[in-house]
Amino acid sequence: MARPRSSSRTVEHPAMAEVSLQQVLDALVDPVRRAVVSQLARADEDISCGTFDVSVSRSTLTHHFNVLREAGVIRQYYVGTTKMNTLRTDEMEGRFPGLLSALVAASAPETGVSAR
Amino acid sequence: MARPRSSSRTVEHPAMAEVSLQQVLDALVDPVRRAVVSQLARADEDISCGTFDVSVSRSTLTHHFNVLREAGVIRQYYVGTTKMNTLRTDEMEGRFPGLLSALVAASAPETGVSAR
DNA sequence: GTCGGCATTCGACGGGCGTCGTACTATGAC
DNA sequence: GTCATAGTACGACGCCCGTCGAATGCCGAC
Repeated sequence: MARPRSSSRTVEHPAMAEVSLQQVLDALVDPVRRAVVSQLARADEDISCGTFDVSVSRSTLTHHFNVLREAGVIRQYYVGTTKMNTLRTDEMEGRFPGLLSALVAASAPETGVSAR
Repeated sequence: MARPRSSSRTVEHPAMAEVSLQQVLDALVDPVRRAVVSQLARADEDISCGTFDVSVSRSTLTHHFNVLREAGVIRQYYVGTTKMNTLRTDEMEGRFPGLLSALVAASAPETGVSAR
């Protein structure tokens, strides 16, 4: 029991073997998307789409999430009307070892984690 | 002695501290430029501009080299009329640890190194 | 049922970048 | 000197992608 109510809409995710390096780089070259990834990497819990700190419109944000998901970078699932997001850290590590972690590490200083 | 004759034209290179992650990613997201980097990573010696195995025109190739150099990824120097290229591997490792190596490793399968 | 909030879809717009050909410069061989 | 070769500079073209607003769909609360 304790079924996670609202198994409503499901989201399609690519198998890791399917995603190409080009896709991942195309996804991570955009600063907005990299900001999303950074915030996910630093978060303790999954984050809903609407609570990200980015300066684009809702529709643009949806677009970015699609790109990230289709590149295998994030996993998404619905909880009620809100959509939650997680990094597919381990899977990415298996597919492209060291890539995502290096990128997150390199992004960290940019997002103001450095001196505080 | 044994001065490498023709210290003629010199090339400007950015200091590593100057290059941004965005620059590096912009540089490495292009498949042609990544092919250049891969070939450099696999080469035992420095390679002249004209001997790369890419399918773009000479002028386009020049453009790609400029982008890579300005992103701090490669170092260039003239030898006579030919221009040689090297990866700034160690410096990049210092600036963005693990990034370039992860990328080269991920690119390797694409460039046909896998089964031979 | 109605309402409100969260996210998506669609079409349109604009800018940036990869591409090319041509003209040009610079070096080395002769 | 002439010539050939290596690479550069410049301008033009086309396409892809990030951006937005408005309209729509979906779900939960009431």
